[in-house]
Amino acid sequence: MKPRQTRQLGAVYDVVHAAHDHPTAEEVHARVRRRMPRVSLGTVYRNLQKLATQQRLRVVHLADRTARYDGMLQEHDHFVCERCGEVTDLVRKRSAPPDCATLDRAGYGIRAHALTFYGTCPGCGKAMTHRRAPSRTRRA
Amino acid sequence: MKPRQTRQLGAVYDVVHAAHDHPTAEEVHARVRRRMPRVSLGTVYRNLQKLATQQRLRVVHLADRTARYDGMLQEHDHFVCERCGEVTDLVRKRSAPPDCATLDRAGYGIRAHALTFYGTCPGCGKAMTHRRAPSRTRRA
DNA sequence: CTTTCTGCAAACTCTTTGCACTCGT
DNA sequence: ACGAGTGCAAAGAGTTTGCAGAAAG
Repeated sequence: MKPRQTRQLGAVYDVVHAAHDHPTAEEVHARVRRRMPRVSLGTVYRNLQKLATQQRLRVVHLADRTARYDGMLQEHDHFVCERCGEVTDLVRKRSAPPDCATLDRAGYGIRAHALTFYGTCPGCGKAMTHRRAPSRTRRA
Repeated sequence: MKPRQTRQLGAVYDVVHAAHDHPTAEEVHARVRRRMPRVSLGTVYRNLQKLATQQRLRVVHLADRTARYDGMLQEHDHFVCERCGEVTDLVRKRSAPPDCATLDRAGYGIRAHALTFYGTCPGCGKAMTHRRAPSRTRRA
């Protein structure tokens, strides 16, 4: 099970990392096709999944059921414009997450925000026997 | 277009508001069926959509492409356990969002968190004064 | 050469929709 | 009775997968 460096994989990686607009899989496919017209959508999906597993890109589920792909790997948040549909990266200053007041001052009209944490709940954390308490919590 | 109070609509509403586990549409369907075996999944979807439009419930897109339905209407956040899959509501204190340190103290092991804002971007805010539904912008 | 990856198309999952009929009002 | 709502089934949209052949190592 030795991974191979294929042209398709490289192209998908390049497209996602060159993009700043959080493209969907179909958008990535279209862009890859500009240079490599025969790539299939299935291959693009397989490579996106592989890169996500390797932490070489991020999958974001924002407002609908369509996954979007993000080459920015550092911790950051998102702004979704409900009017034009654009997704903006909000780079997070150390231990100072973006807040409504700051964004408002920058010209954004915030209607709502959703904060979701991922990890292990108290019950599952207790059940972990062969591990010490999870002290390696990633912070803002 | 005068809305009607049907048995199915009421049942869907009741199920979502009685649930605390953020059920998917199929789960809502199964629960409604326990009392009303002939309701169709399509009707459940239609009523969930209607209730969401009326702001009588909330649709949340957490980790995958399956929508989950939440009867809790006040501003709050979510914790998704990556081990057992459970989704917990985190009630938000006035303009003091839950932070990693607090959750850690409560026994949660935070691996990552995602913060997403919804509203109008500076460009759109300038351009218009009235709100519009998010457009399905197709971009290549 | 061997094994992974690709292209294609079909399958799958989640959600929406057209149609004839039902049931609130 | 009128028309919004329902059940059913089929269509859509997004994503995954099986397979034969291509190509990376």
